[in-house]
Amino acid sequence: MNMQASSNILNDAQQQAVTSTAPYTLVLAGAGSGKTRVLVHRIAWLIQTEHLSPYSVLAVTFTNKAAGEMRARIEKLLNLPTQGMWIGTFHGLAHRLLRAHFQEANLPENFQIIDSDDQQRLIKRILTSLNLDEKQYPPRQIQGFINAKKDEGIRADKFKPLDAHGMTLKRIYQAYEELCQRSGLVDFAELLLSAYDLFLKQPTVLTHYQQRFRHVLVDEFQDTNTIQYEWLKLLVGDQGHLTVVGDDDQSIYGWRGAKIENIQDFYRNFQNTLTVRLEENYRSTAGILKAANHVIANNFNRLGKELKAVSGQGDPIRLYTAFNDLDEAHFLAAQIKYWSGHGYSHEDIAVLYRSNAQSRVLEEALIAANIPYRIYGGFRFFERAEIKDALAYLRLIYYRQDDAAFERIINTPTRGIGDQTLMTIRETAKTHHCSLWQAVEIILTEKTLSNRALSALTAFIELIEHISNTIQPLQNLAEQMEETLKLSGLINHYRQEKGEKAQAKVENLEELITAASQFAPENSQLTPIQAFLAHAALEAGETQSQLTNDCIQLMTLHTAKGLEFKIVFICGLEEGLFPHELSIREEKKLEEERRLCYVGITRAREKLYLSYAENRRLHGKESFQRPSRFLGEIPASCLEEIRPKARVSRPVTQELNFSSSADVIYDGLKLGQRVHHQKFGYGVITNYEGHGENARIAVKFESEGLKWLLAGFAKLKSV
DNA sequence: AAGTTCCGAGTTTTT
DNA sequence: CTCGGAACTT
Repeated sequence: MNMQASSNILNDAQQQAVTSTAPYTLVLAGAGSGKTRVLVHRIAWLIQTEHLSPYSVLAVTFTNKAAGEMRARIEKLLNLPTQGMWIGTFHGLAHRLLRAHFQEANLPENFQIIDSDDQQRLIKRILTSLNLDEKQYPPRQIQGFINAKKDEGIRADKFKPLDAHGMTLKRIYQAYEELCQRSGLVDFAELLLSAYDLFLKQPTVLTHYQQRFRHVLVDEFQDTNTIQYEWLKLLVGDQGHLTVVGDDDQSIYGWRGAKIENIQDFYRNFQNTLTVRLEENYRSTAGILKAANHVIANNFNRLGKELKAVSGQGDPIRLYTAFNDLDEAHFLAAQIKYWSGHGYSHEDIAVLYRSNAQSRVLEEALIAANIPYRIYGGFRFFERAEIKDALAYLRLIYYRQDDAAFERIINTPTRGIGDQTLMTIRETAKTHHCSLWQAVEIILTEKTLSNRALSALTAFIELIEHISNTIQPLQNLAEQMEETLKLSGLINHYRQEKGEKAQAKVENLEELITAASQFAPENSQLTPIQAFLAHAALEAGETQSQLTNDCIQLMTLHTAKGLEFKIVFICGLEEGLFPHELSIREEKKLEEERRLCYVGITRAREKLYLSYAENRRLHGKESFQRPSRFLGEIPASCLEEIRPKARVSRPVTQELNFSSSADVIYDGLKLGQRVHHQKFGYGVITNYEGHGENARIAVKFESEGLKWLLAGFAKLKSV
């Protein structure tokens, strides 16, 4: 935590923002200027000094983490439980509204939230039923199209196609909307759109909330999309107060529908806006801030703001020109090794990169140097396939119309219901305009399938009914979960399978029971199962358990937003990589890349390392790289170039390694040597990287082919 | 229904 | 190169 956070004194600008009495307040909060502090103090001030009821406050964030932090900090500051105060994400609040007003929102009481994985499955199903080629209409693109339209508030019937392709997109969009409606499914974008429609079409509901929420406060306002902004406008109305906090220079989600214009034009849309700039930075040293200011100054479309340092000058920014990506990774590992022995712990250090593909080489270097690391991103708990399967059982038990859940588990674990049978079910559902579940019931009555398929389907229906009857009388959510896992055969399915993967899945499913037992629903208007399913959909959970202590943090620049580290490495500063190839041609996109660079630089508190490689292996090919234009935008006076001592280069060919070295890699192992491995059998060492127990050894096995093994772990025996 | 091979694509991600 | 999905076997 920085110095400011621990003190209760606010600087002038912060004070002005906290105590604004204007109807609309725009707080332009630079990186590290205490924006959450302002938001929290403002809410406290409204309640304590202005005697506003906590009941009249609505605070919106983008992530559950931010919402949780805000709630905790308000509670601490006010020393009161945040009773009645609505603090949550846009999606969470929309969900709450839709549950409370499901009828007015034209939704079934049991509507389910689907994630983008479910959404894509539904779209694929629609493409098949419309006889469309997935090559011509890639599901991912369709998904992007539908979500983009929803973000703009455009439903299928409002979409005006310009050509034949557009016509088809419209047909798909319409079919998708119908399917969701029929199955009681709501995707993420739909949560927002439905909440907006609810306000727009139900004036009584809108008036109720307008009268209740006198003060609406929004965090990270630069990330709002069209529909979120419109929803806010409706909610605030003529009488409400709106405080938005954000930083146009940190808008990096334009590609996801965020409209930077929302913050840029705010004062034009709202008369009587008080604009406050928070420019004092409590996070970084002066040198780092100077670099950040210079880089971002190259953007034209800005509200304008300059970070002012509170801390001293600090170390210069270090720049390393690597020979190639391997060299860059080795350099990073060496620097990290040095600093972690000189007063810094591993968790003080972060390595940031533009795209996930870059992490691989970095990981290998860190493994070789025996540095513990943690990668942010990737699959989260509730996104894992086996967890989603388990939850799909609950969903179907809970609401038989849920086609997404049905499709997921009809043959998971396998029970002899194959593609043919499923096709018939889909056809029947289509002709009868009913759910898949109902379609199966029709098929069973009319006996329109082979006896084998009919008995498999009967067994499935009976299974679901049986689970349903068994868990209904159970009071405890964890018991219900456990019974479902047992009776569905899901957990046994993985128990029978061998291998690490299956075992991890069993562990995850067991963890799901634990999660269910620890789950405490926030409001009691939902049944425990309903609340748990909503929780799973809206909060996908942590990427990894936080057990992994004291690790180097590896993440993309996007993921780093909102975080800070004492030492930051930004690597791969090369034209085509950062700024990315696909963003280089359009000015708007390039400016977003530059903002991303600004975000990256301002993550560093004490030390910042920048690096680029002159050669990099990209898409399997070696390519020459030019340094990023962003490097040129940093004043030379801030930079100190590091000269390489010994450069690490990629082995050009295997032969080179053979001829150049006959030395021992680890424990008497040499190149070309015949070895034996417990699991993989006999093989020959064909290549290696590094020495000692952390060396990575390539062994060509007789039966298993080429494998890279870690010398210390592999227990290779020379033969 | 599981294991194989072949092909093509290849930023950024939260809800 | 390296992953994932589709299409093809067994």
